[in-house]
Amino acid sequence: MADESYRVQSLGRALDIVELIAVAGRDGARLTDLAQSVGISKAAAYAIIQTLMARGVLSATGEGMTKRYRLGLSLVRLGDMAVSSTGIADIAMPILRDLTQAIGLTSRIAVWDEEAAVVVARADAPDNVRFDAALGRRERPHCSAVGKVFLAAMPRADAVSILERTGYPTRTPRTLDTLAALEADLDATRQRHYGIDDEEDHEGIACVAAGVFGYDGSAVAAISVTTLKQLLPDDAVPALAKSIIAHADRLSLAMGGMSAAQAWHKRIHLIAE
Amino acid sequence: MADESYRVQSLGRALDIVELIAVAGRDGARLTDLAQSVGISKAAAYAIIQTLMARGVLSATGEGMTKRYRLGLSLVRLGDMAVSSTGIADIAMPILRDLTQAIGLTSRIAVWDEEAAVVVARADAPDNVRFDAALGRRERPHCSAVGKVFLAAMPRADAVSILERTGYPTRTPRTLDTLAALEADLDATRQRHYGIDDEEDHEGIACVAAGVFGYDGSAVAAISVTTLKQLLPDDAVPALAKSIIAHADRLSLAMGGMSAAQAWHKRIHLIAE
DNA sequence: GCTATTGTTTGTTATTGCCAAACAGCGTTT
DNA sequence: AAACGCTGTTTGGCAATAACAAACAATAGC
Repeated sequence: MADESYRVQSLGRALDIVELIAVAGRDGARLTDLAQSVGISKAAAYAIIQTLMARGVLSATGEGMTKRYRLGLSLVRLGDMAVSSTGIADIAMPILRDLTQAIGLTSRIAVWDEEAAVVVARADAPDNVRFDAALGRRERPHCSAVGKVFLAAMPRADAVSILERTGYPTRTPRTLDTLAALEADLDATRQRHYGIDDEEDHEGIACVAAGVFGYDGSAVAAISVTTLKQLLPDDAVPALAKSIIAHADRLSLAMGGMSAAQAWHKRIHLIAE
Repeated sequence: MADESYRVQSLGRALDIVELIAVAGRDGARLTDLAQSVGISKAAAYAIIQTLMARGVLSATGEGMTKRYRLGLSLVRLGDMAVSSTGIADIAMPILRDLTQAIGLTSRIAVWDEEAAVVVARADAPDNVRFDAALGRRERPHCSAVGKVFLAAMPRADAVSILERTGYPTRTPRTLDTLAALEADLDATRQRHYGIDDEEDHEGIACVAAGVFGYDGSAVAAISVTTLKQLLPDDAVPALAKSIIAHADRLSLAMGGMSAAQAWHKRIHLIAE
């Protein structure tokens, strides 16, 4: 457990404020509410906000009683640079666009971060229903196609440890909510070389994901496609998965990594030890 | 001028550190260097970094002497939400993609922020040279097509004030480096309804931009296309501009604003006062 | 093996960020 | 119209806290 010391109080509160303003979105947030939500005085919140505004992290509109604080545009650059620093999005974008064009569906790529899969880029299909495809979204490990790809690729003990730590809350009637069921699905994922979310996170939504692997066979990213379950009959999944895997392999090879077939083969035979 | 008081010191230093880590990019940054660059002790920098890591703003790789700090993935979500809070990117993306498909070139959309135009979204063309199309990039007002669209649309006194404040540094031999030349170009921009950057910011690079206008005729955004100057003969510019304006108008109308023709007409006749 | 780094701790000081309360400005109500 | 209630902004004063310097452990490179 991380020690609570060696932390900067005012900075933590500033991040609380930024987070609150983020969820406020377009409407913006007010100083008084922010101060109360964070649990500090108005004056303290005021000083923090002034500092953040001077650096472009926040912006304000309106005057007097109608003043509202919103996220600032310096975050756009930081977010983009955070994606770049993963080192995969730049190479992935053209491949993602190819995939989207080939199958006519929005595709996304996610990387693993601590205990969740984070979407770092997407290629939107022209006429596609826009689900919650927000960048930076953290996909739960146990009920997302990308999450299960990462879990299946890592050592079994690590996967179990993560599942026990984060839990596996029931999101829909189809969510796999026992460790046994999840482990069985991870086995199936390894066998078929791709991960599936069959309405396990959101009713009516299905996902298929394939891994992107490094030179040592570890999963460095996962490419996924999301669509309405009713538009994806069960017998259409293998063909879709084949296309996703082909594009994911292109990315793996472009980065000097293993193909999906190689990586899963290695992973399956490593489970013995 | 903003008062230097009512600011939080530690928070400012934290933002310095984030900024330094951002420019370090893929290589990452080291604690000792960061502390020295910011001008604080290692212990202070350490506490700040620990706080930022606990919140996902930073991430670390390596152990011991090879430890490197990079931007964290929570910034991805914040950056995306900052774009969303402008309220234009969501509506703009499909239109931007249409424009890119129609002309075969990467298109971008920028909003005005204080004294620069900030790129908040882009639609990449399949086989296009990738310039510095980074999201969040701040385009200088005096030597970018989008910047000049914003300047031309605002009251003359405001534009001059901004130009005097930011200056108009010479970037290439073609950069307009006198106030008279810039004002003449803003006049031309108003007349022709689109802005041009003819190798004024970067040699060999040309841009064309059109405004997106609100209900009151103010410029809320600008759509631009960037390409190599040698691929864009002078007599091809009007046709390209016409296409850009048509798509920008679609966006303006979708948001309940004025068309380019209406907005520029109003703007030109307002200059009298 | 040693040296020169690194990131991580530890106390100690006074700087600094916090609170409470008073202020000015605006919108709504009385 | 004049009182109210609500903003965001400012002010002093106190003490919590973020800063420093220095010692620590652990590693990479010679």
